[in-house]
Amino acid sequence: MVEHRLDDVFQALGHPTRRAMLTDLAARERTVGQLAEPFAISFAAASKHVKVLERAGLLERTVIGRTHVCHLAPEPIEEAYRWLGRYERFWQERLDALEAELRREHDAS
Amino acid sequence: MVEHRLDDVFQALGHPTRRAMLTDLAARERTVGQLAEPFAISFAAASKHVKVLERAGLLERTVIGRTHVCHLAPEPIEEAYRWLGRYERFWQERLDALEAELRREHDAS
DNA sequence: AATATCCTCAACCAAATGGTTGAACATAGA
DNA sequence: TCTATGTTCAACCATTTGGTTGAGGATATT
Repeated sequence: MVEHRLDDVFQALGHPTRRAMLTDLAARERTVGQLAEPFAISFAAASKHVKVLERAGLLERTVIGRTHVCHLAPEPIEEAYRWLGRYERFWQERLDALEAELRREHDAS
Repeated sequence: MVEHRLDDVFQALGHPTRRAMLTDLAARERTVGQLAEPFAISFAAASKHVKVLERAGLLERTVIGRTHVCHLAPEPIEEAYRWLGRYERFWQERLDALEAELRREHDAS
């Protein structure tokens, strides 16, 4: 079931440290150490975050010698994006309606 | 900070029951009881899920007498969608590059 | 007024999460 | 071979999460 992975993906995205790591990885490949560096947490804690991202399929790891090089993986975020996209249309309609209403109220005043 | 809300939004999306509730709400307004009905959990548990969605701003509640009518709220999912959109572009480029490379390899063989 | 309905709250529980520290492992460099 | 480096693992801790049950509040219904 595809739905199962969405649990992991959205949950992984639900922590600012992990989102920052993804942002970092969007620019270039990063070792676990490099990913950990910006944060005031222990190396082991950062390593756990990396593992969460990996379990969600958002990140893939290539072990080169003693360093682990990480890069983004495309599929799961695509899934999440498409899931949200189903609602995006709905919400866009609502936003348009809201905007129109506010405009009406403003014009009436 | 906008980032703070994204924590709540993604975390709220990270549970299948809550995503199913949102799917339900996309079709029409629902009372808490109606939202709870499809799930084999206690009413109180469902009520907690609703509260999580509400805290994330994904759902708004209108109390009418003793019933609480819920509807989707547009803004936070828009935020999440846009956040993912930044990476969607990135990943799409990667996918395109990958596809192009595969095509090249195929043509060369 | 009595009762049924819709929902929240409080207390509790087990499991997951996010953090720590210390040890261990594998590899690179002296 | 010895040591330094990059990373994981294990044990532990506090907090959060997702569930339960039982009680209670507010509103409809009779």
